[in-house]
Amino acid sequence: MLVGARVRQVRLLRRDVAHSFTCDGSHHRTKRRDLLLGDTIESLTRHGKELTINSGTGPLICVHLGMSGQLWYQPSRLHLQRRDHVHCIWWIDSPTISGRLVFRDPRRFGGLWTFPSTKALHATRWSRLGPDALSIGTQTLRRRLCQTRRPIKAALLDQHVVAGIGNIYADEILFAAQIHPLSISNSISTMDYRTLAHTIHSILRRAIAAGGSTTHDYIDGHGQPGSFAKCHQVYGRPLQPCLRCGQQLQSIKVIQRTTIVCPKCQRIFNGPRVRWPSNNRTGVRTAIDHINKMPAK
DNA sequence: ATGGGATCCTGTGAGC
DNA sequence: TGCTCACAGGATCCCA
Repeated sequence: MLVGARVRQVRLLRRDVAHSFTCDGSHHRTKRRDLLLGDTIESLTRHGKELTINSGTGPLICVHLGMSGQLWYQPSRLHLQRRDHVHCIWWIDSPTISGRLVFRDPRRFGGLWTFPSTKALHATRWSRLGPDALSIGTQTLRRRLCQTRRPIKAALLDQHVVAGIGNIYADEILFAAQIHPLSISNSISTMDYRTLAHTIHSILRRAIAAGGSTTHDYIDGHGQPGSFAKCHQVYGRPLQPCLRCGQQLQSIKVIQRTTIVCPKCQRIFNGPRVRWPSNNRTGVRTAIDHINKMPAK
């Protein structure tokens, strides 16, 4: 719908959600031109959790939805759906559509970043991201996970390692791959890196096909909730029976993120000897010891 | 190198 | 009914 449409008007209601950069990476006050006023949208791209709206002449907007962000197209014949926490509105027209694109983000963990070119976007922002999760290959994934001894869930959530996996999908992926989230990244077997890569692709594709996971208020570009939460095997099911083996699912914390795990069918890979924490000179503990010391929820 | 805690912010639900 | 508190899809910083 957006590709080929012209941006007739832009209104930025909250300045602090937008960040504008020049070619040399310096920061400046966002102008409506930076938000593509008068431009025609030529294409949309995505890398990990970030998407871009690209004009034909070069400038582009990078959008991150954070935890509560929404990017919502509303036909102009409708009254604006929900005015609260709307931070930016684009009025767009094409031969086939006429309406508004609305950026709404109650918690403001998301935002808009504008760049004069794709090159500037990569130099300032996307070069820091790892390969996209949907297309990462087994060998690349293995190479990147082998560079760290963090718990595998911490590595999967790190956008510099692989881009596009959040808390819900990390839990679903590790359950499907039968790998415990506290497994040491560089300790899982070669076969399991292959399983993990395939599982990442499979879960994300299925989630996208279902329109995403709406657990609270997520909506897609048409204002519709996603239905993948109905398919969650572990996320949102603490203390309920594992759908694979019947064991009660545990809720633990991994890097301060709620993590749901089946203690029976998710194997822990912790290598021969694990130093944990790494700055503990006297104590050498296994990841299992670490779990045993965690408070039960 | 890594985890923990704090921080940014609002909405929701539980418990009292 | 109204109050407080904990927690929620993310990401970054500082400190130990």
